Amino acid sequence: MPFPDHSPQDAQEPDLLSDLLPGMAAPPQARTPKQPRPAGPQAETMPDSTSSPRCFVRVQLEGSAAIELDYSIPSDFPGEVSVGSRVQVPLQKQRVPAVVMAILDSSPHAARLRPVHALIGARPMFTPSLVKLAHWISDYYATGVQGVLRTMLPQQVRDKPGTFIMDSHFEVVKTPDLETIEKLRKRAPMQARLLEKIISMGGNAALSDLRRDLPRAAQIVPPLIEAGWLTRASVRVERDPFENEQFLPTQSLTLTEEQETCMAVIGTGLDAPETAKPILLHGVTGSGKTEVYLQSIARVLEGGKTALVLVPEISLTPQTIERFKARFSERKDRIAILHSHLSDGERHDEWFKIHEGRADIVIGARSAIFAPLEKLGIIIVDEEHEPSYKQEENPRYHARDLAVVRGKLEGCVVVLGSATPSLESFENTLTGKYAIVRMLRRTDGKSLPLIRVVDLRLERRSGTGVAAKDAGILSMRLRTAITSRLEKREQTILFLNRRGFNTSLTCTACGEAVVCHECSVPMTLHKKDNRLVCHICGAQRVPPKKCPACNDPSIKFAGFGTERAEALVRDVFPTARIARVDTDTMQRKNQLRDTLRDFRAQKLDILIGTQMIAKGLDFPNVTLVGVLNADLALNLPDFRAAERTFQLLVQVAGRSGRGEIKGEVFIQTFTPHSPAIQFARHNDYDGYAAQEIEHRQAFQYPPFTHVVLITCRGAHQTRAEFALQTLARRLKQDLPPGTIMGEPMPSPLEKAHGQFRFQLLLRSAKIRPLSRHIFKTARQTEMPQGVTLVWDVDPMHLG
DNA sequence: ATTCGGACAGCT
DNA sequence: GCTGTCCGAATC
Repeated sequence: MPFPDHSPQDAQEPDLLSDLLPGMAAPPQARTPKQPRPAGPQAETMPDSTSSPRCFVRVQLEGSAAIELDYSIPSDFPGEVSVGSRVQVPLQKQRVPAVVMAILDSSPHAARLRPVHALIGARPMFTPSLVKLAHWISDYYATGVQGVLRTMLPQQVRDKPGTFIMDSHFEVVKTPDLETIEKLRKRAPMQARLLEKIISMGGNAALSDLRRDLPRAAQIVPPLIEAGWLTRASVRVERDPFENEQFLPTQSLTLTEEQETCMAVIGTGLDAPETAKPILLHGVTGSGKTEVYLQSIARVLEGGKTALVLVPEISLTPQTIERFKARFSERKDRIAILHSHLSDGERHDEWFKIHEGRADIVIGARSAIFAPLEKLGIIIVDEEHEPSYKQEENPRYHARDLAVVRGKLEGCVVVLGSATPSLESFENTLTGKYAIVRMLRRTDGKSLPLIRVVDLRLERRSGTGVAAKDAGILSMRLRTAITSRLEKREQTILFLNRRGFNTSLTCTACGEAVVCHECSVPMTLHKKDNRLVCHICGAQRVPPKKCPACNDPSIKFAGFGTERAEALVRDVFPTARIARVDTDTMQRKNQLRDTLRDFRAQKLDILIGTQMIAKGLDFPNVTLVGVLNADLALNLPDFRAAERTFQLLVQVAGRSGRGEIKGEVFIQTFTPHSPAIQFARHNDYDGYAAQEIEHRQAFQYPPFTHVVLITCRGAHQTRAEFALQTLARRLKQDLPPGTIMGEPMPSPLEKAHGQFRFQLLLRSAKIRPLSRHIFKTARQTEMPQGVTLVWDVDPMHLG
């Protein structure tokens, strides 16, 4: 039985963990070609190098070149330099920012080292754990530490650390009597008004507040201070993104039996965090995962430690934050929020709030995994299966995996929560690397909605005339169901899958897509040369004229456009109030929020949308959910296609019937027998996971291997293709044993943004040797002009 | 990213 | 032999 080295566990292997300690073997990109420059025999006996230990630092330059250089620290250096400190160092004629990666007591270049110029910031900007994490990321994802460090600090913090908005506070130190006020009023009416105003506000006031009534307050104040009525103090203003929100305090809820069990397991972990395994919390929608999170955090805070909560960007709504602020209302100012919609100033302030120890709960999206919290007691990753935890730019990290690694480094508990855990995490519970707890009942005792699978093959056959053509979009059964909701004034959500490219060859008679024999993944049609290509191994075939499964000649492309679906729904239900939600229609800021608000207020009858609306939303009046095209996602050339479909369907089912009325879900499909659909229909996660794991193992897909996707893109088609072929040839030469390497081929999306894309897929049970090999080979292979090379370790999408 | 310095061309 | 320019290598 193969024993995979899934990413997070790597950190648990003692030998690999030792890599993380300072002074580790430099990661590949940091392997500075240090010529042992004959450093004169007396260099070793120079007073500086021997007299006092710990007087050298090895730093990583931030801008410029990705190299490590050594500097000395003068004995009279002001401030304390430690690992993770940001410093200004001299570099030839310049002064550049750098990060201290190690403190040394000797250096190969001791004789000719220049001194560190200055510290940036009073305390180290990176905690020791974050520095170790940076090394881990650099090695695992085959990317420069420099870029990792850059990603770890918000840009505003890097460029303008400590630039806070200042406000003035005025305090009345001498209260004038009425007579004096009257005199002042005659001589300087504005001054009198201001002074009275401050007195009426309780004797002290902030300039920003005074400006509301007296815009010119700043100009009026100086003479008042001069006369000794007021004093001024400068105060730092937090740019609080939730300044105007109100929070009603909530109490801990009584836990269900399942929740109690779950708390007990987490509690055991919290009692012995150093040895605790990560905990996978498999909790169905409505089972009360958040309450478990809240109570776990409460325990952590009681112990004087801090908590980090990661949620998918899309769920980081005011409602989510409100739940936390309401529960911890007495310390709600000690909650920091990090997400992509903060203004630069807000992000800067939230970061410093954490950095200066003024926050003990951090809630954030993907990048919040780098929050500079100390004394971490727990890291919670909600909806751990969400692909949005994967960063799609360098460094291409997966925040859930980093959570596990960071948890190990910090010696804290990690909880991964999901209603549909990723196979990676679930497999880890089977091998005993993670613990698992389940919450399979809803706290409200409601049962799941009725799930009906609509066989579009039958619909198509039984339909007549125009209806038959459109039956593949909106089946008669679904139409009837929508009609009855419109009559009852209940609401409907219709899902489409946007990620479906119209490129798989599917039989409309039996529903089968043409699949690669070696890889069991639908093949992609490349029209230009009329070939079917497998996007795992690169194998090519001539498209068949008849369906290989049932011999029916009605084989054709699957898929239809979202616009067409919307048009059809409007056509069929001309009086219904309909809105479509996808990236095209939601260009304007707040448009999504407004549309959802209208829907909640029942100003809309039918909402048509992509997965955007599948997550974390809760509409009590929705009693019908239709999945228009469950197959599109299934037929993607991706081994995760079935997993995605299963997750989507289970999640969608959880969306329906959250109110008083029992909900109904219609899943339209050409392949009603496919496991993802059948197991989702019966809400059988274990059954689904078991068969999917078997499949992944048989074909050596994750979690039994790691995948690396290499892409070359450029405006010149042949140049990009040739560049990738050259790289592939070189990679092949010294390939680590056990690596499965495909052939270079066009990406499923052959051309994007005016650039042609070619890709190559590699798989290996051991990722590090492969990562290092790719990093090294890529560095030695020069790309032609205009060709960009990208590699992605553990990609979430195969193209 | 800048800066340094070796190689080489062109000129006196 | 001197100066200027280009390009790869080093920057501590």
